[in-house]
Amino acid sequence: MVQRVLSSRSERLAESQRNVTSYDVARHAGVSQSAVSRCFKPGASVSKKMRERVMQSVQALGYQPNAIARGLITRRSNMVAVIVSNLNFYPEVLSQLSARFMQRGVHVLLFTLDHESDVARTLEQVAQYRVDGVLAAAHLTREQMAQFHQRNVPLVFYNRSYRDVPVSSVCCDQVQGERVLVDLLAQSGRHRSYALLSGPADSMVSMQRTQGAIERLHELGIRDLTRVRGDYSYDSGRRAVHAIFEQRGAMTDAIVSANDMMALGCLDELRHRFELDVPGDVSLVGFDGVRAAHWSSFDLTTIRQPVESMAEAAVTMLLERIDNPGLPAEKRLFSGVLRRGATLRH
Amino acid sequence: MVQRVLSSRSERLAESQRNVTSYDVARHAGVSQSAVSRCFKPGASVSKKMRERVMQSVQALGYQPNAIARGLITRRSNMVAVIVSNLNFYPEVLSQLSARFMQRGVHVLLFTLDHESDVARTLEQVAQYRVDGVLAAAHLTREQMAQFHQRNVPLVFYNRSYRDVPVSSVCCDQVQGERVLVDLLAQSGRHRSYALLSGPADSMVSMQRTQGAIERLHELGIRDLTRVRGDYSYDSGRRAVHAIFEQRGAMTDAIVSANDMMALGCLDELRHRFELDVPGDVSLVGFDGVRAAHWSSFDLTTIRQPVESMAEAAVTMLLERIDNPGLPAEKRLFSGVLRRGATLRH
DNA sequence: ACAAGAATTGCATCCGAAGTCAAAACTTTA
DNA sequence: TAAAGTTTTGACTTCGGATGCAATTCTTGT
Repeated sequence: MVQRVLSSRSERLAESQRNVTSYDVARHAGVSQSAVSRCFKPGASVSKKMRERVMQSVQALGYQPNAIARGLITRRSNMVAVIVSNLNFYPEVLSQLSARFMQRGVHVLLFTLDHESDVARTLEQVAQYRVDGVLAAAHLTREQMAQFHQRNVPLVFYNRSYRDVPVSSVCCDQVQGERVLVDLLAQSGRHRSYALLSGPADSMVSMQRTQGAIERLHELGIRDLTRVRGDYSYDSGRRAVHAIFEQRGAMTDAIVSANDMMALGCLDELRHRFELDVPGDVSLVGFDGVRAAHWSSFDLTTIRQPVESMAEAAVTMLLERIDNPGLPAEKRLFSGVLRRGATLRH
Repeated sequence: MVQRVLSSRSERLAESQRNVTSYDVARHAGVSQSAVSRCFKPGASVSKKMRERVMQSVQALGYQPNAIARGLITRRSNMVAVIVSNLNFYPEVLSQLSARFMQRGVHVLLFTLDHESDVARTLEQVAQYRVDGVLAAAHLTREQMAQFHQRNVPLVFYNRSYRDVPVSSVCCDQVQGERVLVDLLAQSGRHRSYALLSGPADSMVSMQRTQGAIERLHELGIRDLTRVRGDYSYDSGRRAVHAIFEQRGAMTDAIVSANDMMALGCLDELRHRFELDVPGDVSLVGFDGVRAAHWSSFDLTTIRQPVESMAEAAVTMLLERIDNPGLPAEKRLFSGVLRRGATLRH
């Protein structure tokens, strides 16, 4: 009977191609499993002789500790979830975040959301994987934030700040940045009519930028303002130029775009379809400081978000809160950096 | 004694803010833990009454099954590792892959590599997390591939094919694509001198593209060929134009760039610094079909990689091999799609 | 050489869900 | 209504590593 059991067990093991475990290493080295485990814990009480023996067996068998099993007992997966709403708009951010997490030995479980994805289901998955923390560059409802709070999972937002909710975030000061841009346009004293190109209606970033621009335009007593909306894409920027033209019956002097991509779309459409000169006929400003804004075809005047600093801050904040769950929520606001390009009439 | 133990246990539980487990649900519903577990397994033998009772307790307690614990016993983490060498060049690919994996209920553990990252250490991490499979858009050595093979972890490469190694991959036919482009340049009959702009020396994709171009140029009996090297970036494209000029002592008629980014750099430098006309003075082709290649400032002639099809193929191949480890390695080669832009003289 | 103290080591248990198997609870049939 | 068959259910074990605690070994000091 025992024979049978043993044989069936080893059969199972054979066919499932079991991985090497700490028990295998222990047996091979003639020590206990605890000893093996301790050899992988920095600062544990292990003699030099023991460590050598174990490591030799580890080498011989090609043992790799099972992070899943470790996570179960330590209640620490060493993984964070990074939730990104639309990857295409955030390649640089994600790349920064990922690099910085990896450097600190934290692994990134990536969740991307698009318009047709089920956010609730996605967050369920996030919860089931018992990630140590969540970095969200996407919109969550208050309930969803509360869920994480209840489950004691630190949460840090990237570029979205929820006023009145005690949740951590790292943001670029959209309002101030936009005010700087509007001031710059106004200073030249050469613009009579303005057009404001917003992003998607549900984008918090777009709302803040738009608000900053309107606020400042208003303060400066500027009346002639056309407002259109895009979806942050280059193509929607091109379309926006037509929308502006139709709405006013003529082209405007200055366009304030809620992001660089749309600004580039405007720029191309103005130059190549309308055959207008930028900045001769129309001035144009963007926001973000994407790579392409620097290209010599464009040389866009824009506000660069300090992505490196922001990513570093976000990663640090999240990891701090994982190590010390007691830390209070904190909102960090970075100023954008003005980039003076050649899309502004002087 | 028992008292003491119990009390210290509950203390620990209290301070660590334990998550709700299947035992808690079982106790609350007055059933066994097995029953709870079964309620989460599709197609398990559970009566309607039981399922209702359990689900009610699940709701009441806010239970979420622990994917880590499940992974330990089932030996299936439901995670795949996606290894990307430089995220900036692959935003669209990653976004496609991620979306398709998520749609199939598979989670993505993201690993990004840059020039200074320790590949060996990274792969160790991949192994420790017991991912069900690996999708690599990065270079691995044969030994590293062998490691995965030994550990029975399916591996699929994206856009790198290793001749003579039985490993699965999904690629775009770089050689053929480049030949098509060269043919197109040659057909016009207006180009006397060619310049070939390669990518980084260690990039397999660049090597294949370069090889395809040289091969075809040679077949067509084209002698006047200048060769320079870039790093795939826009800036290196700009610099390349100067390098070409210096090397020849004059500008060339046609530039074949190993990717779109560099081609755009060339284009801008030719037009704005050299004040040359493209395609009037110089023809230019790229490779990839990135978004910006379509922008009206550029309208680049290029070969578009069918990213959607390739991502779908890669995801499918990997998941098939996870479900059925016996499947043999397979290499799938997709043809690029010619995009006729306006950077080619007729 | 021996007791006291410090450093190591191993035993036993735990983390949380899944699966095996036999017992229990229903159905069906005669 | 009892026997036979079917479906549900629960007790128990397992996955693989971490850790508290007791047992053991190694240092010291005298």
